[in-house]
Amino acid sequence: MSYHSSAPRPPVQGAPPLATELRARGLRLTSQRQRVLAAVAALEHGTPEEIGARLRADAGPGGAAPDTSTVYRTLELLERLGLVWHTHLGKGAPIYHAGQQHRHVHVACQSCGEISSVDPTVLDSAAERLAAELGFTLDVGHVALSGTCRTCAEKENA
Amino acid sequence: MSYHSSAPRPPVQGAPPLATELRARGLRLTSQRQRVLAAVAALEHGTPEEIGARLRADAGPGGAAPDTSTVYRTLELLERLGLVWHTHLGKGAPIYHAGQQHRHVHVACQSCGEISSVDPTVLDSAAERLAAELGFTLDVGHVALSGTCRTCAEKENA
DNA sequence: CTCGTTGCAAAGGATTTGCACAAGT
DNA sequence: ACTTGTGCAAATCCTTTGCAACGAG
Repeated sequence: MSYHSSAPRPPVQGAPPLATELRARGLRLTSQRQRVLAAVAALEHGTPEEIGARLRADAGPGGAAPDTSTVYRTLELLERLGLVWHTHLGKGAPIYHAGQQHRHVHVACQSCGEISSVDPTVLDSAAERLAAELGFTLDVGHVALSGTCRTCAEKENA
Repeated sequence: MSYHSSAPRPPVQGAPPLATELRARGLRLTSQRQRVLAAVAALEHGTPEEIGARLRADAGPGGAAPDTSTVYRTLELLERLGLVWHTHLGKGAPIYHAGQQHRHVHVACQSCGEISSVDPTVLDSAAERLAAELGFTLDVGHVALSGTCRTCAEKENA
């Protein structure tokens, strides 16, 4: 990938990684790309569909939002650039999130569908074991854990 | 490992859970249900599509395999009955496996798509932390971990 | 001006659904 | 016989693609 000079820089602006990454590859900075990235960041977690909806909302009545196909193409691009990340939870529902910072693990409740982000270190020991026993490199960013959240578990017990 | 299609004989032992579970709910034991369950068990891991293919293969040239829609409906039913289990790996690819045995965790390689089963205890510490910190009950059976297997990792380094 | 990009529309693949007929009990 | 199940086909959903017009560099 590219190089980072000094300390890991949090989500500060000033030199948007988007423009930089694009320019570095001879790609173009378009309003669509900026808007899609902004939408992904704004929604904590979003499916392509939800992202599209958000864009349509942001555009308002008069304005035009990026086309669905553009949303898909852009998400794919942004992911290649390392600016967004996606996970698969239930069925055909890829969840995108801005991944500029450190990765986090997603946990989804099967009952209510709520998604929480948890510290990636919860999987450290699992990753170690997989590496040691299988030579398997766990990709923490793509992992989605499912189960039942506290609230739903209590409901079921009631 | 094929059986003759003309002999509608439940290839199972004394008290097949399938028949029992069905009867207990006033549902019917059909050859399709038996065959779908057998196919899931035969394939270690299978998508609905693969299961359908297997059924077609088992049926042979002359015989008729259960319809695709029946496969879907049956998988859903079998899961409700607790006889099969499914996980989501990559995109819209639900993976079914017979759940009569003890649960195992699936690990899928993003490059070659190979799926391995690993000991569920790899997630024990993760499960404990999630329970302690969030009150979240991890459902080990539905978890699919993704990453890169040893073979593919070596290829990439080459 | 030159290509990378986008919008539109049509193509695809994977599930699901409505129904009339076949089949288990 | 009474109902549940199944096959078929059409309907959906979600995503991808082909192509001509558009716009960033």
